[in-house]
Amino acid sequence: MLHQTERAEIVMSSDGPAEKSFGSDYFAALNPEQRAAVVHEGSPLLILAGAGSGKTRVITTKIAYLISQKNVDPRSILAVTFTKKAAEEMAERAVNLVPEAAFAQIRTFHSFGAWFLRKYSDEAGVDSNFTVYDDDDMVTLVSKAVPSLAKNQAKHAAHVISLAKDYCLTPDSSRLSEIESDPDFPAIYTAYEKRLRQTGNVDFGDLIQLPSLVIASDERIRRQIHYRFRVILVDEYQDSNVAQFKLLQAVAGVEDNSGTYVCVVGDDDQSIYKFRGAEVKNILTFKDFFPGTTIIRLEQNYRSTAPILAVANTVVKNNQGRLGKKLVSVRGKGKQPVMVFLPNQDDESAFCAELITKAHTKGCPYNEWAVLYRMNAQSLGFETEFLHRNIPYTVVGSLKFYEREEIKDVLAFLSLIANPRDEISFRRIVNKPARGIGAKTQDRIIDAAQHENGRDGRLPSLVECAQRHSSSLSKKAREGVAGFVSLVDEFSAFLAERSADTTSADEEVAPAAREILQAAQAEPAAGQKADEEKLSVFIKKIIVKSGLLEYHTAQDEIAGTQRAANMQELVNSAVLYPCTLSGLLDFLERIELDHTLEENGNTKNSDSVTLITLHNTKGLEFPRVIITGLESGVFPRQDKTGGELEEERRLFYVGITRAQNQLYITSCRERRLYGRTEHMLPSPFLSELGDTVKILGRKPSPFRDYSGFNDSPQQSDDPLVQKWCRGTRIYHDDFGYGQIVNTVTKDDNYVITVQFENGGRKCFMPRYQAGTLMIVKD
DNA sequence: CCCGTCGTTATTTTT
DNA sequence: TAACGACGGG
Repeated sequence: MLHQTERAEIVMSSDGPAEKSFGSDYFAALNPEQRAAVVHEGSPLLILAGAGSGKTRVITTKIAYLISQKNVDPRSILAVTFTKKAAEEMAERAVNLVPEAAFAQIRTFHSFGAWFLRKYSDEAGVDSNFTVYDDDDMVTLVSKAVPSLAKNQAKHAAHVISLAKDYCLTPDSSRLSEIESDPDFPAIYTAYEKRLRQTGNVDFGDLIQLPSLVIASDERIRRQIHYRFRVILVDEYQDSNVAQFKLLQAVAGVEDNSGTYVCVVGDDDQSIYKFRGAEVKNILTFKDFFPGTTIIRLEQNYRSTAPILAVANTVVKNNQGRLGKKLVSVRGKGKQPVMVFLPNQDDESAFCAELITKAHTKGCPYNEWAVLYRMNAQSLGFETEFLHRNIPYTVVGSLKFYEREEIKDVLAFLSLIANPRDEISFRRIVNKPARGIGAKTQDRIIDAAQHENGRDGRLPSLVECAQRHSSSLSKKAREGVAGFVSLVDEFSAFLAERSADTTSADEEVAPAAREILQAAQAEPAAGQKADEEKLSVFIKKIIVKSGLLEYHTAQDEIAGTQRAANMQELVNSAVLYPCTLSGLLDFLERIELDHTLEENGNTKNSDSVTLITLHNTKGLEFPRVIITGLESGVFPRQDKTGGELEEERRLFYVGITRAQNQLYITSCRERRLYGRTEHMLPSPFLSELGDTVKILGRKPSPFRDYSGFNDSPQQSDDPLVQKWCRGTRIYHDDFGYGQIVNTVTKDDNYVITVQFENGGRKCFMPRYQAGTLMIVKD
């Protein structure tokens, strides 16, 4: 699925004979701007890198250049990205250029935060064996901290808490009101934080927020960090949030005159994660916070043909407040992109299927194609159609392997062994399979633990606490607790014993690089590991002895699910980890910080069409791309205020710039949405395409209102449908003014639904309403 | 404690 | 439409 990019990148990085020495061949492969970015020094650097302009190559070459030409200690280089995939790719390519790059810290933001927090856990007030709570765990914890909240209230509160952390707002911040008007929110946030700190664990926001707070308040650590990191490189900088910006500032130490070199790479036109707290502002105002910033623009695009870039440029220029940049195609001429209007989504799927099939008969492999859509639900139609026509496809991102119940159960067991204060994991598995320890008993144990008040206000081990208090429980619960305690103890003891003599020599090699090193040298050794030394064997024992395997196998038989097999897959994924406490922590952290399933060999090699949301395409490229569902309300999702519309437009821009050779855009006049068939208006973005696209299909009537397509002859099968279309303002003799909000054809009768300004909603058949209903012209 | 039924609710989501 | 959560009965 994602291998296209990889394959292309690998080819790029291994061309030229300069594998060993960092010769002039490397520079020959770069254009003048790229070269300038690589050798730049002496001031902060902002690289504005357009889509497909070779930014990863610039960063990796820069790392290699610093190490081999400037004698920079690789351990003093910190390179951060947003995804694990990007980190791995960067590490791989840098190591290919210069092997010592394996000692550079090439990590995701969150993985860097985790590294920091384990190193300085005492100062940060967390357990050094912490695990990371995901969004679901946050909701559970909010519910426990503030029991009066209903489930959806807790959900909302948890969401706002993570947003608060994205903006680096603590519970006592007066600015919380800017993101949540509920006056109770600060109290909820406070209660949540207290409860979270009691467990010793962290949430995602903490991985960023806590390090920056620690660096700001602890001078000793601040000095250590500034001494350690002399070069900081940030990729995808346009998607950094306030907390990440603060962390960057803290680590860079501009105000302390640390002399650390900072280089960020980003593209303001590709900022698509505002809803997750990303701030384009970070890129627009970078030079204000890093005085003397040099700006280098990379505008030569190596990915797409000129006609595709023409579409991209013409769309994105409609956004205000950009730094301004125009992509120029290195590749030049190509096929003109095509805009296709279709009657409905079934025709849309069929159209895509036919395009792909036709190309396939001419020798085009399926994996050259990607079908892009705004929301995951849209994939279903394509899946049905492709299945029907025997077109192989891979849906990217909808697999929620680690969100499956059985997987979360196993992970909870492992997390509890790592950190026995973990309230959420304790609750999750203490009564699974049923041991007679219901919610009430669980509450009693947690209450008791809170009263015991462990070190630093943290809870004591919940397993030990349960045992201490078992005498006060019912007989059934007592037996259950005894069984559970001995189960956990057995595995904890086993792990502790095996961990006693291990050292953490690997600590200085970032995980992304570690995997490369392992793959390069230690493959056979890993395979020959004794069973007892493999974490996978340990986990397998756990799922058997805990009864989880039996429990879920029983579920499989009832519901025909694959739970046992899924658990086995989780076991398999631990095969390369050592059976030690630090091996367990590594394993858990890898999963917590990257929910995407490890690509196994056959998906990588299979020839299939990629079905993917627009968001998920960031950083990818495909020879042929179809962007679907260009309808108002679907994409852009709602006609919202300017800022949000601009973000949708950037998303469109990202989609367009994924295409290398061919681009298709589709729009339907009708779509089934939430069980209803709705008439759709074309996306407002389509009116911005001008003559950069070739148009196929009959343009829908409302399209006459958009500039750029006025030349098309109007056709319609029914004048009523043309006249009484969705969005039209009307006046009714009895009910007053209103707007057509929906239209349906039922038994040959065209029926419209009108929302009146007086609040009422009525259906009419226009053919019988000539007297009382009229269209208002404005 | 488990199972059925009814009602509600639908984005995007690197970590 | 469909999928999931809340609730009540066995």
